[in-house]
Amino acid sequence: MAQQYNIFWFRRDLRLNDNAGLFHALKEGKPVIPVFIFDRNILDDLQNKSDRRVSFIHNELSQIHEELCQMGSALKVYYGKPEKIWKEIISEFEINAVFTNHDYEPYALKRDNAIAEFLKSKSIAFHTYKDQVIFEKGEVLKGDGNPYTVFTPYSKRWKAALEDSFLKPYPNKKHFGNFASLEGEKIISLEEMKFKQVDWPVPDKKIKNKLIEEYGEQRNFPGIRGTSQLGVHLRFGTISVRALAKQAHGLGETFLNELIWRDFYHMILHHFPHVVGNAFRAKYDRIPWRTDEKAFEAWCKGETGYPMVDAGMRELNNTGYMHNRVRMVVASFLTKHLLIDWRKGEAYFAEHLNDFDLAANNGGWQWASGSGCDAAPYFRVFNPESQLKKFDKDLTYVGKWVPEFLNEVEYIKPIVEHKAARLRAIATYKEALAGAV
DNA sequence: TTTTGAGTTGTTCGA
DNA sequence: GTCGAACAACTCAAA
Repeated sequence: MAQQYNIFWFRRDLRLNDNAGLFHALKEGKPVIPVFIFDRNILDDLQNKSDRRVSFIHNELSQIHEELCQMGSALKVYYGKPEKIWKEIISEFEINAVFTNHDYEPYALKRDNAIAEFLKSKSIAFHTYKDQVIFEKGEVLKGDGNPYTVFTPYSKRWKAALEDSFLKPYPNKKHFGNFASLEGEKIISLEEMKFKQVDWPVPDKKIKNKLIEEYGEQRNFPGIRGTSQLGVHLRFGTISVRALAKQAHGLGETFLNELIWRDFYHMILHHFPHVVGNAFRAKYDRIPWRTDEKAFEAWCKGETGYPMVDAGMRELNNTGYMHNRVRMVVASFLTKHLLIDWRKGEAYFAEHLNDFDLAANNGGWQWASGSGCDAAPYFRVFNPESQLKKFDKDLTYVGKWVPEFLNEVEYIKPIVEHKAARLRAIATYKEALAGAV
């Protein structure tokens, strides 16, 4: 009888250590073939063939492949549509079971259901594990068994439920001997997939305790390095959220809260999938968003005349990253000052953010626009000028991205006047929401 | 069932 | 300059 294999399917968990699904695959004992699929359902939709995220993934996969090669194994990388690829894989190998980690986004759920169904029809087991969050879906619920929709009580329950054992790393290394022997495997190149290699400064995977301790006080100033910039690593699982939570636990409450927000929005997406494309609170879909292509374009390019907004958008366009404080400022500006649909901003971020995560991005935009669960009240309109005075007083950040603001006597004329735009936003929201159920 | 306190990140106005 | 109230009710969570 031919050799039977187990497969581990990497998706957004690109690491060999402390990886739940991979641990369970290796522990079983049968030789494990690690697999990654460059999914054409996703890649074909990406307009920008110099997408930093594709390069990032490719680079991380290459490192994993190299590490596996040193153990006499390899990473098998496929390119195509998952359903077709899985047919290929099962005709290539005799498979006992497939292991993978949970992926909660709507497309991923649909894909995994289809693959599970297909594998089942071939009598192949499909095992999935929690890996990218600390607590998922139904693990942190209200006393009555329903999901939370408010962050603070959720976070209290989350913290109360946390035990040290949940953050213990999976000892994958103990079972590395169980990787299948593979030879001569080569990873498909970016060029073969019509993508260009983009080298960009990937943030360090490790952060100092000091940053976590000072995070609460430093994170609001975009001119200093007060945030961890670990979003991209959490997005693709190149670090373990368990390890990060373990490091943060007891060191910095504010930092730990950010990880809890991440779990919170993943949980919300699971229980309230209508948030994709719709306001969490239906009545906010009554707001008559303005169609103003010129204003939207000015926002995208960072040419609104408000230096804090413009700096943020230019940072995003140039690096694929934007400081958290500034994300709120630009989101508030788009939805309130310009009265442009939050979904347009959400989509722009989705296209440009290296750390783009559907659940968190959607949650953030709905929070800013006021339409979300536990959102900012609609009359809370950020003043881009006071935000600048408060958080970038010496213009370190703005000067970096909008140098002409420092040098020129007159900067671009603001495309809307703050006071009038603020009043217009509040009045529009008020009228649209009045009397709604 | 009813009640009570609270709710990520703000701004403005007037005393 | 500083401080508190108003902004707008509404909904949530828990007792």
